[in-house]
Amino acid sequence: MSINKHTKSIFQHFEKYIRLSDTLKSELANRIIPTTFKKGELVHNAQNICSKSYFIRKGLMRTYFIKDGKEISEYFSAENEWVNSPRSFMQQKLDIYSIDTLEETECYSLNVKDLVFLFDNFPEMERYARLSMGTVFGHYLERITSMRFTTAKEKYIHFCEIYHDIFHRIPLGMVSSYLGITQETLSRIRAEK
Amino acid sequence: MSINKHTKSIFQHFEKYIRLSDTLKSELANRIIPTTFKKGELVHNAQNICSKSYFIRKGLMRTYFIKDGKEISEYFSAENEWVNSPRSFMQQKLDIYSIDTLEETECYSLNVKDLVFLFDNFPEMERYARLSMGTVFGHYLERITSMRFTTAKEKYIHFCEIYHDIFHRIPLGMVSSYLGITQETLSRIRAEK
DNA sequence: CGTTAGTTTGAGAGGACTCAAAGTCTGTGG
DNA sequence: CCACAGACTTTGAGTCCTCTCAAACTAACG
Repeated sequence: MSINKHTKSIFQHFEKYIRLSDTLKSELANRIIPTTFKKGELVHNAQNICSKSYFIRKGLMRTYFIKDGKEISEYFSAENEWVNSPRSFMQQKLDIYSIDTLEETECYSLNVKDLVFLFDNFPEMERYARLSMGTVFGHYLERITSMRFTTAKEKYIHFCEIYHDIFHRIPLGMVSSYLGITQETLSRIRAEK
Repeated sequence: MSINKHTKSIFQHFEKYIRLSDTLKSELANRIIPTTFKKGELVHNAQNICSKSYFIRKGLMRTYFIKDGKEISEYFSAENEWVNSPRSFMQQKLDIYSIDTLEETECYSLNVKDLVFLFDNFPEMERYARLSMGTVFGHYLERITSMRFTTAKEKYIHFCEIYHDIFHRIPLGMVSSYLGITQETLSRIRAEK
């Protein structure tokens, strides 16, 4: 399979924020590596420092951590999003998050060293990072606001709105840990509607 | 009062992330405006688009929004932090957040247009923005994680850890809305310790 | 020194939790 | 293609935490 076919969706993503010169395009194409993960595969283990960021072309990933022996889902990521362990990747230190897939997932991987190279040589990549982080920032704010909704039902309804494209692809237990409620409670909420 | 005396703390802040050239220093100094707000003063009103970002030299601000007629505190900001209504400032659109002060607060203000000028002419400012946003990102993650703590007590303890420098400067009612619990519950938690 | 905002205390109701068990789905091997 | 094991989801009963509503108390400010 050719790189060209693959890089289209990720180039489109960049071009939402900056214009890509031909030079930058080829430097990017040389560095992003198409990768496929099977369903349920561990993409990043919290025991390691996160050295790669993945851009999802097709599929679904889940970032989670362990609390009191249980997996707590932090968020879910689908098509045309970057996934990594944010603090670990950005600051190259250990953090609590692991990442796995909920479906077979096709993505591009970009190594932190290559990303640094791009930042150092293409100021527009800095701009891209700043602007796209702004978008993600908005999602986080939304998330924090929604977590203050008092009842479990309100939280669930909001979850369905935010993740309306993918909420039916996520097992109940992962949704409940994401929302900070028990499986039983979520099951009852679903039943009553 | 001289700019030089004032700009020291903000320059130090920038230099945690990038080296400031003399040119950039003077361009910055020309654009950041020392401002003082009285206690309880409204710094930003959600009815307007946020056109300024404030860097706090001394004092305490609070970002909040209205839900069901009540003020809900979103977060608190103290010395050496930037404050604005994030989505409103970054995307120049309306958002729900207002900002006021809990103490008399001395800060520098920077207009969005001046910031854009700096981004357009100093690539290192893009880098600064990317890196400093990474720090804030970490705070947000921490916040989201802590909001999933189940009991009100756990939330309060975590709040005191995160805001240990300033938690005693914030009225109880604002803390409770920040934590998503009632005043009464928070009062009882404090009493039992 | 009085008015108002902010905090504490009390009683009762309800939502979400825990523990327990039954039911359902999914995928693998016979 | 069916049967079974393991994972996932639902249902039930009882308990506890936090909420609401109400009132008293305290601190701050003009």
